Amino acid sequence: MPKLGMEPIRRRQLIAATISSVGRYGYGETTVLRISKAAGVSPGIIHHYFGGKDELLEAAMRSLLEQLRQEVIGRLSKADGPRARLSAIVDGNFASSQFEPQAVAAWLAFWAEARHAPKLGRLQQINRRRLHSNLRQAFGLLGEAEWADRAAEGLAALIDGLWLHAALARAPDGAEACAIAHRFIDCELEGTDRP
Amino acid sequence: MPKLGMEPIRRRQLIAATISSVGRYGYGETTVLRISKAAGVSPGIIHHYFGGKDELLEAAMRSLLEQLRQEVIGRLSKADGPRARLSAIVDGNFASSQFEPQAVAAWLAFWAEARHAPKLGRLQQINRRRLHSNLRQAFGLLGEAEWADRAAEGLAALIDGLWLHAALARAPDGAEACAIAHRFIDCELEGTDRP
Amino acid sequence: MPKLGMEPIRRRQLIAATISSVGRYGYGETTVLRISKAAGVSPGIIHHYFGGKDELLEAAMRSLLEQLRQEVIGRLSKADGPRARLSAIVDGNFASSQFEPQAVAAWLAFWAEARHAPKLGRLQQINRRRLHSNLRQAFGLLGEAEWADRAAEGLAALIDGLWLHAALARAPDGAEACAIAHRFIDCELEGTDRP
Amino acid sequence: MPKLGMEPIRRRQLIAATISSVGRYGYGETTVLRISKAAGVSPGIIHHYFGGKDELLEAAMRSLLEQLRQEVIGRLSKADGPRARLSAIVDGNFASSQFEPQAVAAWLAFWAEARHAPKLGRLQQINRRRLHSNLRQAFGLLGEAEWADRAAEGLAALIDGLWLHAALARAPDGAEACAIAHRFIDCELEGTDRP
DNA sequence: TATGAATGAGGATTCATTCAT
DNA sequence: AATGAATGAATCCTCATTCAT
Repeated sequence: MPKLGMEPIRRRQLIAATISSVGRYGYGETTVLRISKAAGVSPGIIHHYFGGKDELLEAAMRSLLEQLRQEVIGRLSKADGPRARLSAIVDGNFASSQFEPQAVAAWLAFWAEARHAPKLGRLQQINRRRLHSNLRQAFGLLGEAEWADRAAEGLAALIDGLWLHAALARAPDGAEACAIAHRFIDCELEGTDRP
Repeated sequence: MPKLGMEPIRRRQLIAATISSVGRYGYGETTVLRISKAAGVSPGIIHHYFGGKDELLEAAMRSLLEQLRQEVIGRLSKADGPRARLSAIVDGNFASSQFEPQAVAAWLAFWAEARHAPKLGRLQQINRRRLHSNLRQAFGLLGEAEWADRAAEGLAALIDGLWLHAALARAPDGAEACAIAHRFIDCELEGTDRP
Repeated sequence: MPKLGMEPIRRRQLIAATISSVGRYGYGETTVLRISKAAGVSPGIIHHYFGGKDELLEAAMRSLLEQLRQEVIGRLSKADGPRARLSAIVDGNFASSQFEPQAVAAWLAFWAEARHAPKLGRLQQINRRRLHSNLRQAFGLLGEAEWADRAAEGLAALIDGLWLHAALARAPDGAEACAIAHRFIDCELEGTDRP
Repeated sequence: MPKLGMEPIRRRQLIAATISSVGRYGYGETTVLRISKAAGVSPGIIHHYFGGKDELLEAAMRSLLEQLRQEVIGRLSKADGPRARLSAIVDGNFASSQFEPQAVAAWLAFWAEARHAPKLGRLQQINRRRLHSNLRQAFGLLGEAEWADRAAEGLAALIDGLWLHAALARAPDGAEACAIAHRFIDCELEGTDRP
């Protein structure tokens, strides 16, 4: 007699186990056996629910991206004015759920892999474009288009850099990263008329 | 007597082939067969000259680091004054030799791997510390210690971020990255007394 | 549910195939491919059940030792008196199950290997000590301690020698080996008072 | 300008290195690289002087056999009477040159290999037959043919057994082995008329 | 739905052998 | 006579995937 409604539970278990393994052991050392053991299921089940290892990895990256998106749109919905929107984006990107050592390490692994796995590359592009578009829109309300574009470019790079920094330093410090990013924003806004 | 002095030649060939493969296909897809084919030699020769795949990969990362170091110290030796030193560091990091798509991609792969391979991690730490120390020293000549430290932190993160950005964007633009970094420096220096 | 309880079956198959291969082709020429083909399974299964080639070889030697032990203790349990115990030990060592050309050849290969593979060496030591202790105990009931010890030493060497002889002669003759060993025992007992 | 007369020197060096390696590391772990390093020459030279690894190993075993033969015939030439001849054979087999741990270990390795390498098998057969024929001849002068044959068989087995014992015990004791063998001879001779 | 037994392709590595010098 | 660079076949092992139950 088959247990009903197991699908969403199993999928979540497996995705969590995958992110954990990628974060802890790296992309190359993440095997289906390791994932299935961590999730407490048999290796065969992965193919039952995801079709294969690659699809599971894609789902895991998608899950990370979705979490990030939620952190950002949650803060954006409460933000009042363009400056607050910039803060919301920065804060969302360095939210605790995203800034745990393991999650950050997993991100780095997915980024590296995204260069060679088209599907992961697409996910990463979507994320990138969304960040850039959000930043440009907010900056656009504070200055002229060309300046806004370059400010967005700079801030996006800084956010990525702070994240990478955190991934490599093994001691991610969300608060300090936020502070640096905010200083950058202030710095950019100083030359403009609008506060 | 056999052909003598092949060792340095073979080592260079194999290291170049390794960087190329890591850049093009990723760390996980870089096999000894692929490397040896790219270098036009037999797979066995890798173990003859490097002892194993891991040692070759380490040598390749070391080679990338050394190239970067040369770009920076070459510019630093000609730099006059702290502001020029900062420029030298930024320019060195975005020098053409380091900013080619493949080299940047290889960097990203090595970074991701450095989290799990202790030897690579050590190399990466050395690089990180050198950059930070260079930046802090230069900023230190332009303002008080605490400010200099944070400025160095920020600029280091920005440099990494711009590089990561380049790695992911597939169209690295050294000039624009430089411009953003220089703007960041100017921005930081505005609040200080020394020009 | 998959086929259950295959583990003991597979383990026995693989151990038998290993002993056969070591006996027929020697230790150095015993490859996982050869073993797996002889057992009618794929090479990968060896690692599934034993973890690796070395562990399988160890299990095979352990199996040979256990067979020998059974032959001896089976006979010892029925033996009445010290002289009968000596006969039981000798007969057990030259029992048909142990004295087939292939088994004897495998023994020789394991012995040679035991000198350099610590795990095999340990197994071989245990066997050696057990034989010696059994012999010494039986001889001890028939004469003084010092004499018993030397008699045990001599008989143990003779048993090993007859076995080695058999291994090298390619035509092991258990009956004749037994006869020689029994003569040796009689010879040793002649000088003592107890019959 | 080629150095003349190097051949016998090189051959001896390489044979000694081979026996040493086989004794220390075992047959399977004896590689041409290891041998050539131990002999202080290049790997290629082995093929120059011996044609290949197998031929070198054969020459090494042949060298061990020849040494043993010399030990025995040297003693036999001085032996007076059949009983002295038996002692000469036993003593020759346990002579110090042959009873060093490494030499004994090498012997064991060659014996095991002789079962599968025809050339080594032939060498080993020659040795075996020579020993047996020597023993039978000596015993033949002390009793009837059938008894002599079985006594020779027994003593040959005992000699092999004591040797094997030594090889496995890692602490070869030539003197004690001799004592046991002599006791065996005395034991056999007790029933006969001639002392 | 879930298992885990089994496969077999592909990987790193070792090593006897060849050969130009 | 001697070197050591180079080869490539063979070995062990890992792992995604399949499938009968």
